[in-house]
Amino acid sequence: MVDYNVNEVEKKWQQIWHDKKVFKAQEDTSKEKYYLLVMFPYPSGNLHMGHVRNYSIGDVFARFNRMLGKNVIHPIGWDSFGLPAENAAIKHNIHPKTWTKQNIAKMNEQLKMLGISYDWDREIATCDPEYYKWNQWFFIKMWEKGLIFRKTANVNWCPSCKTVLANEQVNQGVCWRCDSQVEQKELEQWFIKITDYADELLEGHKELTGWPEQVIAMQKNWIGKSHGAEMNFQIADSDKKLKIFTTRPDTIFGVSFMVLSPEHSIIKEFKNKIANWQEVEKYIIASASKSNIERASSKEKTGVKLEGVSAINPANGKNIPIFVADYVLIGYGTGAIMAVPAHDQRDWDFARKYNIEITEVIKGNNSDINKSAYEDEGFMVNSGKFDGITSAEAREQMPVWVEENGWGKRTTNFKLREWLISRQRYWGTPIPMIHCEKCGTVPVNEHDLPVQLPENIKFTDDGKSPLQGCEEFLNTTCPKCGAKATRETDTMDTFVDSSWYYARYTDARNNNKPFDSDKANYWLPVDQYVGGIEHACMHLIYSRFWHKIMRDLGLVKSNEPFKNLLTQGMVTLGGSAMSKSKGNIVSPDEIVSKYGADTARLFILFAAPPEKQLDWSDDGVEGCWRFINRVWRLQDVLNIKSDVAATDKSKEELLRSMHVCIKKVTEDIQKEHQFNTAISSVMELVNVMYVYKYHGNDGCLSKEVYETIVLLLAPFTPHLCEEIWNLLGHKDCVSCAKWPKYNEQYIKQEVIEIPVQINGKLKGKIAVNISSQEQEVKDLVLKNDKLKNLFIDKMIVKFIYIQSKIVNIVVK
RNA sequence: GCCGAGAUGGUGGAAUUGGCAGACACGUGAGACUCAAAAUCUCAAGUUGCUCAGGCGACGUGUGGGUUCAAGUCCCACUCUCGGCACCA
Repeated sequence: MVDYNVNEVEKKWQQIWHDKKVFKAQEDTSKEKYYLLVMFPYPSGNLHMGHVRNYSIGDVFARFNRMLGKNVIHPIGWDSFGLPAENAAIKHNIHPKTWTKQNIAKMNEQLKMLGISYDWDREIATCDPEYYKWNQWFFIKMWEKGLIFRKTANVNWCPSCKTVLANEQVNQGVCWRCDSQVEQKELEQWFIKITDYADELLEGHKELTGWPEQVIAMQKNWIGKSHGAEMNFQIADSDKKLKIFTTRPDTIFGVSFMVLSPEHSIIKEFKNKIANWQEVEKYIIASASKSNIERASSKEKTGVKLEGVSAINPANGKNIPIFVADYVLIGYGTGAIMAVPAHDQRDWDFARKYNIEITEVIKGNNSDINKSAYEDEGFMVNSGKFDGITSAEAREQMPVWVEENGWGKRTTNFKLREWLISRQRYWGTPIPMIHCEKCGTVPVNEHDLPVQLPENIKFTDDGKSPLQGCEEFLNTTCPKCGAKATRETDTMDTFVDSSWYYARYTDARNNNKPFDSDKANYWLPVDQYVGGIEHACMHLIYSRFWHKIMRDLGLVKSNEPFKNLLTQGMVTLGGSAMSKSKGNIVSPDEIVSKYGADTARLFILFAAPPEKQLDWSDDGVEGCWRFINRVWRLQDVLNIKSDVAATDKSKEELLRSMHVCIKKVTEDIQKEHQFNTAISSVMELVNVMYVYKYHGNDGCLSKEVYETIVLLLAPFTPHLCEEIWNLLGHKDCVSCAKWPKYNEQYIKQEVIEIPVQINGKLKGKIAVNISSQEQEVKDLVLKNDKLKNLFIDKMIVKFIYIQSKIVNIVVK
């Protein structure tokens, strides 16, 4: 027979799929819909193995469900705004749009070579005005609903380049362009009130039964709802009060100092009273150059005492010192804490270092506050009238007491911060707002959308947003009064683009609306979303939030966008993530041109289960290529005329193997998403076929098994399977064929072999009837020639038989 | 630092969720085919000690404890690796 010509075959079927529009999705209420979504790529210019993994996993779901008879939508697009395009513009003197479009064209070709079953008619790119127009439309809708506001926030600022830097552009506190020390600078920024939905985002987790628990856990912690109290501490010799948030109002008698974050505004108010102002100011400046992560992860906590200022603990009237320390963050709570060193390890460390009193207020069984903080439950001590009650009781009673005394009130707090969506950059969606001297800040009229990014701009290497100097963009008129006005030059965070793209896919060419609600409601929610675990918090919270906004605007009916989520593991190289910033990228091109897309897909699906990290190695690809050829050559096996007639027994065995395999593959894809074991069980069936040929061939049965193998492999290696399916005489695509069904009747076995252990160690095996009861099995074991000698001079203490699983005999 | 994962032969991984550890592959070795090689097909193999060569035994799932007739799986305490930490996407 002819060798498998992989390149020719793959091209041929990709053309047929394209010409016949095999994967085009259309609304059809007579069929069950299935929306398979993969996280759309950033067009970096090169497809990498992480993409191949993502889209191969997605394609298995899409093709499998298509074969189950569902109406599948499987779209793709480009997350095409972002920082790298601007970097390329500066570095290679190319317009961000040109660079992006070139990359899309190239990656489009790479993607098509993989033979993923996309509906290409729905392709989108977020940098197209037809797309980002609707970002602006949503922005205005949210502005109207009062969900958009402005306030100042700190940004990374390079004093030398005079520009805002992304976190990625700051390396160990210095600017990546000029190595200057990066500062924190306060700038007016645009925010979306995501916290209005914080409770609903938490509540919504209950609906997400098809999400991995670890992702839910991460989101819960990210949103970080905590119950506690807001309390005011009087600053001694002044009329000012210091507001703090605590989750432990029960420990108020143990407060022996206060800590302010370096950004806290009250510090400057007391500048004249602070005796060591110079030292304090120096500390504040130093911490401004540190990132939050650096501040939180430093082993040794640092701080400076505000000399000359102190606070009063309302519970016991004690005068307590105030510190400024960068382990307290301005973004959480009120940016100030009451420190209880006896019952919080961070406070304990700090108190030890600065020699502050540690007052125990909860006594536990083995608590020793001289050794470490005691953070568990116990009985109250040193707490006035609350002494003797449990800490759990104190948590109920003391906040009430605090409220009665007017020191504070019970409240809830979230770690989730308002979504800062403005960026001082060019390559993003322009924020559709206009600044008018008379009318203030006004939204652009809806019919004037989109506010187009001007293309005639200059990029300089100072990193400044080119919009700020672009007169034709800046100058406009006020939509309200018609007077001369200027446009907002900030653009949107690219997370906006990716927050609703899944809905745009349902009606990707709509020019009048973001999408038609009927179409969106037919396809949504997404039945299976596949993407990297690194998006567990940010992207997956933002898009859940956006979905609820769309629901409240009456655009969609569902509460949640993604019904089931599969978080694929990273593809790493040498243990660390492949990423454009690290430059350790393996290009799939080489593998595809040498072995074909099927091999690349098969290897990546076979090498590890989808959720686990996969460290790339070239070993093993060859083996998958061999397997593909082995399947191809099964055509020969069909034609072997054996001298020996197939026995009923061997036929029965083969038939059983086939049904076992169908069951295993179906369940592995559907329930466990274990594609690696699904593939290995098909490998086993192929091995059985090869052995079977020596036991006498039966053309009819062999063909049935072969067709089954081809159907089972179709979601993994579609090109190969189309070709064989065609050669076996089928007119229609295997992509649209029916998924095989298994029959339990062929799988059942009457007699099975089970292990026999003595004192937990394997000593032999015994054949039992699956319905045998303990006594029957015991008799069998005791009569067994090989086994009975093992307890001739022993006493049987216990005989354990687990039905159709194992025998364990405890002897002395 | 905080939050979330992970660790099983020389390698990637499997193990019906407490019941035969190492399926299926890679790599390795042997055999068949061949003048020969490649390809292909078949077989072998966790480590290790005895061995009459058929076997018999010990040790084995990151480390140290525990529960159980039985632990990769459950509990406690650690170590290391990876992901995220809000302007990379």
